[in-house]
Amino acid sequence: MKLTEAKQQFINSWGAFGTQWGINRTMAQIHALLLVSVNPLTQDDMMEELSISRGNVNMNIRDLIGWGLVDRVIISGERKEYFSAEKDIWKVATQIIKERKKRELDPMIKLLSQLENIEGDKKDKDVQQFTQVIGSIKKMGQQADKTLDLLIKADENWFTGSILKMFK
Amino acid sequence: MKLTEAKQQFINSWGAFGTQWGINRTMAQIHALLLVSVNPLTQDDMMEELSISRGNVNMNIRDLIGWGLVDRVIISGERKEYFSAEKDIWKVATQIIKERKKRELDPMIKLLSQLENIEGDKKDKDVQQFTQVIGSIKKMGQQADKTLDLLIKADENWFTGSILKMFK
DNA sequence: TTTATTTTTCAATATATTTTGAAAATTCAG
DNA sequence: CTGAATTTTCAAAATATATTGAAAAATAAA
Repeated sequence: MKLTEAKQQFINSWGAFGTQWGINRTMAQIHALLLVSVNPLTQDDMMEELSISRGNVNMNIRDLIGWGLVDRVIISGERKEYFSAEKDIWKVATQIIKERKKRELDPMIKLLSQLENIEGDKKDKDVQQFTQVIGSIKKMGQQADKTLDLLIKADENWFTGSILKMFK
Repeated sequence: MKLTEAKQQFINSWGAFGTQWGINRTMAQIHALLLVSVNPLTQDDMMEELSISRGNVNMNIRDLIGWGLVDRVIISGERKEYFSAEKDIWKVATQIIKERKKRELDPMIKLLSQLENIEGDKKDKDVQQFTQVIGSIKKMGQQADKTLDLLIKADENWFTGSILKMFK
């Protein structure tokens, strides 16, 4: 397979993969494009490569910066802004975990905590089951939260080294 | 907070949470409803509780069965079909992990393997970076695959017990 | 300043996804 | 079998999400 073809397939597949995980297809494609580009790109480069509009590139690039996956790069002597993606996949993964945890897991745990306190007969089967289900989801969420915090703090070698060994 | 109100809020929030993860809102709501229902429900029950159409209930219920999260229940003497959700949250989580792994992670790793073999100058910076990025994503994917396999096999006590202790 | 270049915004448009509801298929009691 | 009850299908409609593109804002060179 030729490089150009492979790049294109990676970009498309990464986009499709993203949508399955609630990530905007174009955002995933831009991320993929920057991952496989040696040099930083301008918004015009991305418009051209992906055949999308200026507004689309701009919004998604700013989202990616918000996720901490893409950086603005200043190239001296150049008027335009350039962008490049973090290439260390471990950092990419921990960054995504960090953000999703903050945006989704933490609020969910907060909500579940509120739902745990039900007024009414504690002997009522409905009340019992509800608090049991909510409580166990919350517990699992807190466990995930804790584990992910450790994962985020750990560096790649520590993880692939120590932990993986434990898993035989 | 009253039970009815809490249930409703849980169902709505679970639906919203689901959409962020690429899961159909109604599917997540049906799942939530079944999680907090003591007894199995019919399609009509769900139509009423969630104010949605028969077709919608039917399609999503069958999806949930396909995900292994909901079971058909036969109630003797009753003509209608009843449905109930697995209440053990650990089982729910492992089932979801199992399915997403099978449907998404495994195909992605397969694709990346194909993209690793690029014809052309191995000294070319573009080729080098591409294979490096693809290779590292694949590696991380394989690692996740391995770890999740162990997680799926492990039972809850083993996980919450041994593993969590290791994480202090 | 003024002006050319570049970035950002956002209402309008296009696309994708979900939902409806009625018809068709299936199931099962009589 | 027959027919009423129930489930399933799926084209059409509704809704939600993503994209465009041109105007406005911001930036920096002259």
